[in-house]
Amino acid sequence: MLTIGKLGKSAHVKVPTIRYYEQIGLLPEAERSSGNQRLYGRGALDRLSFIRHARELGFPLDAIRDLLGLSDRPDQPCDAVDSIAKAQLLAVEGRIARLLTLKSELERMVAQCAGGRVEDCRVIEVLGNHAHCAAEHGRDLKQVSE
Amino acid sequence: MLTIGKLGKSAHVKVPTIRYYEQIGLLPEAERSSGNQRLYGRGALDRLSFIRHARELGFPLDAIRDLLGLSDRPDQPCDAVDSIAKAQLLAVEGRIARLLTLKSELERMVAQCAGGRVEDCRVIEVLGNHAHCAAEHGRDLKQVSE
DNA sequence: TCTTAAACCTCTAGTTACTAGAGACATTAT
DNA sequence: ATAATGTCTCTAGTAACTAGAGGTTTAAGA
Repeated sequence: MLTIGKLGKSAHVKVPTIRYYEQIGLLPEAERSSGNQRLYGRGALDRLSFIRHARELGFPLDAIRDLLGLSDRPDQPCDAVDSIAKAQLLAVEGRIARLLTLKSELERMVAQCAGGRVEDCRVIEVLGNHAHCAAEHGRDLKQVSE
Repeated sequence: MLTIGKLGKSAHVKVPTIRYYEQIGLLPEAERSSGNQRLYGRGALDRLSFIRHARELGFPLDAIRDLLGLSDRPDQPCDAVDSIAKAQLLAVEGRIARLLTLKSELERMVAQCAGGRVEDCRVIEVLGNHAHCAAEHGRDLKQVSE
């Protein structure tokens, strides 16, 4: 049986994060020692590693919750799993495309800032110039998870 | 003079977002009509467009606050502006690299899921398999803004 | 066996950048 | 005059954690 600290170390997940996952129901409530400390078996390590790896791949917790649910029913066809992964792939591709545009705009900005005064700094100018945002009109600004 | 709604439309920023920017001090407190509604002039539109564009380029609000501060002092050298933009560029490049790795892993996963059972689904297996995460050990899982 | 340091516990609140909703007042158009 | 729309303030919610306070348990060393 592992304590929460060892579990965290094994899975490379911080202790408060594990408690948080338990709190939101991603991990089942842990057994407790006589002194009320959490104790974990092998299953918990697998599950937590799964979560961590999926998070690294950018899956949001909701998707991970679904995946975990599916992996508990191994006799089902795996279409659902597949489509979750595909959605994630699509999201990732979108983010890459956007970041590439962004990168070139930043490069242009930096290249043109030749150590002058703020007065004629291209960075400030580019950011202030509304004409530049033609292509991305409708897009909102909400943060997207990586 | 523009009402908050017109301003929002012109700058492509939602009304509550404008109020939020005022609240956190990114925009100065607006003039008010006799009936206490916010009124904005040309300057506000410029400033808000600047913010929106910078947000689109992935600058966090803190960086934008700095940039705005700098653009208010146009006689300074623009090293600071430049370094904010450079830092942003670096961050963006890092995110792109990471997302590309991620993308190929997801592609591999999806390609191998050939409509079988969850039981032998590669997606689930890859996510569960700890051996895959060799390269990215120390990395934490915190969300990163786009 | 005693002590003390490290690890654990719960709980609350903070983070980022907004978004949503309630209930009330203002403005504009018919 | 009235109805529709727009605006006001305020609170609370989102994702996915992180940080801190204040207290208990456990493991190791003397």
